[in-house]
Amino acid sequence: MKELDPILHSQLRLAVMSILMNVEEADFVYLKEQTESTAGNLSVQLDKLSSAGYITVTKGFVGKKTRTTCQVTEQGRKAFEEYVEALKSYLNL
Amino acid sequence: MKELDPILHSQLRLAVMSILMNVEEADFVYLKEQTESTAGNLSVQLDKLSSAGYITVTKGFVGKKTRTTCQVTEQGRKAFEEYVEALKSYLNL
DNA sequence: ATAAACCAGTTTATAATATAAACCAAATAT
DNA sequence: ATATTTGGTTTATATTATAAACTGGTTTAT
Repeated sequence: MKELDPILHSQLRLAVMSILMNVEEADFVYLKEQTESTAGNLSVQLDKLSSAGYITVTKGFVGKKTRTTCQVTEQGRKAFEEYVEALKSYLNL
Repeated sequence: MKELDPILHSQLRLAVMSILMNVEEADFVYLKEQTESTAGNLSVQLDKLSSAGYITVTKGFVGKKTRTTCQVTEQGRKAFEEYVEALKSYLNL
């Protein structure tokens, strides 16, 4: 049986990646809303995805307010697709 | 975003369920081989699946040797299918 | 017959992970 | 001016996964 990438096999990280796969970029607040996670949890999981090289996290400003935006990297995209393939073998899809 | 049943969202438990979905029954030794898990880990995860009502575990004998066989329950089958549906929304399938 | 190795597991200790609570700095509202 | 909200991060705690150590019985070798 194939290994399931432990970085992706986590509800919240998978949800984040799933969103990022479909948009150009998404910011912290949006991801928090969509995933219904707490800020702390999201912050930690974004760090992990970032450390793994699956996403880039950019801190900027919109007016005077900070804005943290995330994008999936090519590596992240590939990892996500491999994860999907691996999962299929478990799900009989 | 849908919740991912935490009992199923675990590599080893999912692998076990995946196997059991396709066979009438499977014994401990077979599951251990197929999943390449350690006996201890498998034992613990089978307990969890059993406590959740997703599988039944039956201890019998074949000659003088003990034999632990597992079967997925109707509840387990349903949970697995719901898990697959939930996951699809994450994977864009 | 007895010890050594083996098989089929279970129990328990440890490592890893996820999650939320507590915190912080800056901006806005009162 | 100070209280509240916003947008996070850090840290402590709860949960989970995993393997190591153990058990009870069996077969094999001596």
